[in-house]
Amino acid sequence: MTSIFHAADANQLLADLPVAERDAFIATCETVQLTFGEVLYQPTQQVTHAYFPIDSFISQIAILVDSRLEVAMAGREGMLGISLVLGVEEAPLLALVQGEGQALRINAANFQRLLLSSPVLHQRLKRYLYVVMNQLANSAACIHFHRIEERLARWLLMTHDRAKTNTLQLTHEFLAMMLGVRRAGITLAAIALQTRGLIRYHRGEIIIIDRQGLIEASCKCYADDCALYSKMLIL
Amino acid sequence: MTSIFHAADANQLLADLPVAERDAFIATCETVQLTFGEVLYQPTQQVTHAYFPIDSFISQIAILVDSRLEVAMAGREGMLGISLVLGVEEAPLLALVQGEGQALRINAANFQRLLLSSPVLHQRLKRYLYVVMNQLANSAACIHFHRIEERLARWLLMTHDRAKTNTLQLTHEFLAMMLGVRRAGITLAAIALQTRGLIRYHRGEIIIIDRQGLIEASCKCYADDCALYSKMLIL
DNA sequence: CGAGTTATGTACGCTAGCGTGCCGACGCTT
DNA sequence: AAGCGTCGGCACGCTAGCGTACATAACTCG
Repeated sequence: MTSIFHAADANQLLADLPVAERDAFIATCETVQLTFGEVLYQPTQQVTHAYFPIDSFISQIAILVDSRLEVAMAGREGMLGISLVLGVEEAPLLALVQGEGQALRINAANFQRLLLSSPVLHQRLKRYLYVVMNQLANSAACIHFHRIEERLARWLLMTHDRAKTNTLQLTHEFLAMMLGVRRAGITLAAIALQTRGLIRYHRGEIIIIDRQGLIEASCKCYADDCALYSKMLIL
Repeated sequence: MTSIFHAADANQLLADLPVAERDAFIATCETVQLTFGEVLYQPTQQVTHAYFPIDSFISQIAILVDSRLEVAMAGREGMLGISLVLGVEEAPLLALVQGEGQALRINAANFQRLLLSSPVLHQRLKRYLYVVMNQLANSAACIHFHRIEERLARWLLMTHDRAKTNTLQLTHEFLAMMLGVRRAGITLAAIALQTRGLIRYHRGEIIIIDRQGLIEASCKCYADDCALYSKMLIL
């Protein structure tokens, strides 16, 4: 296990807890390595653990009969298994590891017990839950109204925030699944962003060149999401 | 104020509470009359009250810069002001009264105090919150993938469940705003549903003729929503 | 009754994105 | 070095839905 100090700092939801609560919490967690493509939850299945990503990140995907759509993403700023905060041990969404790395993992029963003994953590996670709900609601509108190009820019920014590098391992195929569009649609949008000098890409690798430009190319939803998170969860 | 018995029975979230908790809760509420078009919350504004609709129902609408989209609906099966359950006194969405009628209203401070003293209610509302989150996530996908006609059918069913009558007061204009599409788009979808003998309509009034047929015409999202609600909140 | 307002029908050209399929290029494996 | 699987560019015709605009038709109010 990594040092407590390091691990504590590594997840934003845990970082600013009172030392005693934080250490108690982290002592109950184990550090796990998540690998690309790993499925942490299947919808309607039982949630046995909550995850607090350190340097990994995870897409949460709604599944209709035959279509899939990413509706939320969790990295070191968030957590997985929020339904446990509501006392529900069922996963609503498919959780797919999109960025490899480590995460703190805690079993459901311990997690729920610790929530009761740590009001500060509990409150903080409820606020996070509020943020996520908001993002879900706004995402619905964003996905409906905004163009692929804007949505792609937003998505790259969200991923960039959670990965530590400018180089993202992503195929057009994968992006198409995330955004719920055709692969060819992604190709066109990617060409547009590359032509504008905002990204560069090549065979399963996308490099963020001009982050500020990407923000301008994305819909306001990106900035709104960030603003809400800061408002609710940054001290 | 209506009789406690009547009022208790009238909102599904409160109906099955232990008698003592229920009566304590309802005694703290006032019954208010909501009128069509009334705005209960503006996004980012402070939430001063929670509402438990009795025979009214309310649309919750996400607002982007220049577009609006209904993302959730609350009637006697639900509540408004769920963010208070999370200890957040801010409204994320525009809450617009869409069906006139009564609701129980409770002030935010009292509500939060009573939550602490009524674990059963608290748990029940957390489960409701889980259901709403799920609906938000699925709605995002539904809105993205499904046709106007299917979505319209679904929306009419949801409204029909919350209104008590087969006759709904709705203009195409209003429906267009709810679904985030053109008025003309609604007209076409409505014509299709009418031609199939599922609804009949005329100048601001839509009559549900064949509920079962509407269910078949709607996307599965309607049935899924209902199933989840039952699973989580019907004893 | 007549004027104004509101709700619905319809039509026009337009655009984003779809489904599909094909090709070439890259890079890994052997 | 050859072969194969993966990735991305591109092109085809097609559809849903857009923005707009205009015409009825139905109610409302004076």
